[in-house]
Amino acid sequence: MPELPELEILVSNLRDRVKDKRLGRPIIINPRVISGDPNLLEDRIIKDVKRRGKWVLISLDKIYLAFHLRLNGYIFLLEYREPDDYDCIILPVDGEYIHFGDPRRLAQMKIVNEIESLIEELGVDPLSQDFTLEYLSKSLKKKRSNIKTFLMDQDIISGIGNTYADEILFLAKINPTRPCQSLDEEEVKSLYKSIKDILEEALKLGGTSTEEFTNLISRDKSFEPRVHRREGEACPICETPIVMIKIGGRGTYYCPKCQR
DNA sequence: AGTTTGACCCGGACGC
DNA sequence: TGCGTCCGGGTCAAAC
Repeated sequence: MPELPELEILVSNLRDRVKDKRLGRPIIINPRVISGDPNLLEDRIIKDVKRRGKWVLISLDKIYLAFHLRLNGYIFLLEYREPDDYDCIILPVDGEYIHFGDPRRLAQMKIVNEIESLIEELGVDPLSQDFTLEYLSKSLKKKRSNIKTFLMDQDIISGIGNTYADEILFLAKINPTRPCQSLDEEEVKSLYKSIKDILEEALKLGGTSTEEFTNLISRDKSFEPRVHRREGEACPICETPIVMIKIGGRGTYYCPKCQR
């Protein structure tokens, strides 16, 4: 399940490969994940490829094409191969083909006229200049929920999912069940730094190696989660066994000693 | 209005 | 082996 770092790399590499190229006639296999009219894509030039939160956003002439991979979606850029069982649409790009699909059909592809309709509710990008300590601090004061849920709220900060939320809280030494408003000034600073540090580290390392969801990330190394999905394993700092609890229905991993 | 829960979906893990 | 059941995960809608 790709989050901000993985998508950032995917987008950057996809841009290098398809910018200024022309889309051919789309091969539609499963329209269920598509909203808007995919036939509008034919013959449009790809002007740019960007990321907005976890969205992959392709600017065309006058219209936009957007992908969200959710949990199991994928984007491959390949020479032609027969559609497989999970492909939803194949977009020809100048002799190559973007295969977009999802075995569980939760991923989405949208064709929109205005970018605003897609992104207006998204919160600030944690890697952008707009993400300041003050913004984080003010947002925390407004929220009544726990800190884990806060980090995953795309309307406040866009791009953090379950994996990096756990990793950020571990680095910041903050217990995931803590109410947002209970964090003191030092903890907010620590959280702010941890958000940036974890995301930047993951970006540098080519993201977390999960199930293959793209061929647009080549990695010789990868980000290794310290606590996420490591229930029962020793905490890398104090060797206390990592604990798993549910927060908002999501598996949440933390060290009960380091994160009080 | 803010927060929590359920639906969406289906492969894979697990149990019988 | 094979069938049935249950879980997970991000996001949105519905319920609280």
